[in-house]
Amino acid sequence: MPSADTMSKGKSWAEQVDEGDEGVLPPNTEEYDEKKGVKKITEYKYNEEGKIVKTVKTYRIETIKVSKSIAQRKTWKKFGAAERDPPGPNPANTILSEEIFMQFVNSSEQKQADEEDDPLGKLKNQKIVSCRICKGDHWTTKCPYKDTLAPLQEKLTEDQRKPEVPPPSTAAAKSTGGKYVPPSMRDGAAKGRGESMSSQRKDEAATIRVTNLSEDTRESDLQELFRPFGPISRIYLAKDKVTGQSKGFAFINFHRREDAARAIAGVSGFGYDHLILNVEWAKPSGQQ
DNA sequence: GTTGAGCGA
Repeated sequence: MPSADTMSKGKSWAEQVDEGDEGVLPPNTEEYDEKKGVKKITEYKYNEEGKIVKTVKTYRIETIKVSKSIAQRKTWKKFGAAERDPPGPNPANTILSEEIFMQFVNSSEQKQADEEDDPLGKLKNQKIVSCRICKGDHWTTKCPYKDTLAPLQEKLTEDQRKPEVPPPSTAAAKSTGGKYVPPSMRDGAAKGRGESMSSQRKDEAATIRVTNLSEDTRESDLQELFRPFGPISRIYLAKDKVTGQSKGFAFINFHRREDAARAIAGVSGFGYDHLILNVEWAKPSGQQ
């Protein structure tokens, strides 16, 4: 924070210059207050009009703990335009700005301290994800009620937005607002269905994982292989996104868990192509 | 041995 002022003792520097003192520049001084960690540099020079200007610059010398490898950089040789500069920062092109506080996300020490100081903050951190549908502790897209509750909520807000709409004449449209609504969620049918479900979606309980597939197995092959055990709702064959190359495993969703169980018993150890298939229950992906 | 892909708040 350099500041310039003129000498206040007696006559001003300008006056002294006028009186013919030109050429006598007081020596520059540099003092360091170790207690305050402040370095003060006083400089005298002529400005464009040939007048002497006193400049006082104060620097706060900060002691910052840095790792050895970073401290090492201080010993690097200066180069380019600064090649001949003396060691340390050059006040002509280096300033100290205001303090900047950094938060190190990966510091385990810091994290621990935070959690100890502020158990509330810890809780807050964990509750970053809140479902927009049921306020649960998961992403909205993972909500077990997203197929039942969400359409109902949509319908509600829609009704609020345009309450002036005259009621449609047909009986079917009367209760649904003109949109198709599956029977399972018409007028109170939603009750008693959502409650019995745990946090998992129904079909996810019937997912099996098939591994040790030969890389030329296709989804249709899996379809044929598992269809005898019962209706399949979804098949996913893991492939490389770029090359399309099969990764050698797949997920099969059955409608019924018991079908999936029979599929495991029936296909596990089954020789398919030149390999022996391995079939197990699939663990849910992600952090559900 | 090998557990998906995507979207955020």
